[in-house]
Amino acid sequence: MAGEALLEELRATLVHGNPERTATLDTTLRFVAEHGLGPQSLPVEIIQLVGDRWSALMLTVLAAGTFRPSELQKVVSLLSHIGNSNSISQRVLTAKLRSYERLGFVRRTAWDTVPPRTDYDLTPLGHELVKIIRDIVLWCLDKEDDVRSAIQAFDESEDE
Amino acid sequence: MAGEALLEELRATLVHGNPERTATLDTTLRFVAEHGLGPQSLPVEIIQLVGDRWSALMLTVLAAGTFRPSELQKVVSLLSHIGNSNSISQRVLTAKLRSYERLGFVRRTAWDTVPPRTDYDLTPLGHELVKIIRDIVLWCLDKEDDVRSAIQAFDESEDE
DNA sequence: CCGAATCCGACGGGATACTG
DNA sequence: CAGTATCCCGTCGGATTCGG
Repeated sequence: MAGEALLEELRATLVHGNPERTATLDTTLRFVAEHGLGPQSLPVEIIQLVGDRWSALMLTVLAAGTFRPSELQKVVSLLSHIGNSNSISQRVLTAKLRSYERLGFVRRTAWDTVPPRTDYDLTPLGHELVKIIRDIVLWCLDKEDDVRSAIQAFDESEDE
Repeated sequence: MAGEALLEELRATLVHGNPERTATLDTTLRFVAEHGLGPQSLPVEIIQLVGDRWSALMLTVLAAGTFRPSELQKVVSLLSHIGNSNSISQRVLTAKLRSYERLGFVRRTAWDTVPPRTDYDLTPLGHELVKIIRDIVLWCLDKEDDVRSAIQAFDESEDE
């Protein structure tokens, strides 16, 4: 692959002013070069898809079962009001659902009835994703105190 | 807390047209209501901070050691070119670094020299975060085939 | 070399109205 | 009720310039 020459260039650049950089740097760069964590890579695209205002909440709720869009909107909106946040708009809700569906995280089931009815639920892949999200959330909650004190210290040292 | 009346309202709404929803739904809603996954919550703010174009790459590289901004910019930009992406601008780089620093994920060390020199490296908390990011990335890579075929199937059924 | 300031295009996300 | 289209605004992110 094209990475070898690149890694050599990086090595030359970085060791220049800091000769003691060697092993761990090399393995890390190699990891990134092989897997490609650039903005276009699939991992980053997935992270971006989930890293927005509503996805953590939406997907976590969806993990509880099957929902119609109007139900989901109401549940998500009510739950977000706990934190004094606004409601999710229908526009954003359907857009996110379609994104999840495209990547295979949710399944869409539509009936030809009047009035129309559509159900959304997670695929097995989606359930795996939610499991990861829950791990992240739990870690964040576990570190909440550390982060908050860091924020406070930073902000205080700013407006001195 | 205010959650109890809210949960009752949600229960009434959701069971309405679907009486078999009970246990798992309730525990999930309770989890979300207690931890608050709304847009203002700390977990979601952290997820948003990391869920952008460059954070996965930047933080992974930073896990390899100490970097000066110019070094970091060059490394990140070169590595992103593997995926034919653009370079990260200095503006975004420093902004992201400050965000990370504010939440306690990176440490900034500045010298009073001419020309100036500043070093950035991860805090222990930052290293934990990178570990989580690496788990996500590895999961995404593991599921890459599934996701890509889902995307293909979705896109084909669109432009029928 | 560090990084703040400015300008600008692109996108996310909210409100509303409209079709089936 | 599901879904789309339109309008609008705030933020993200890139390019460039300037000061320390």
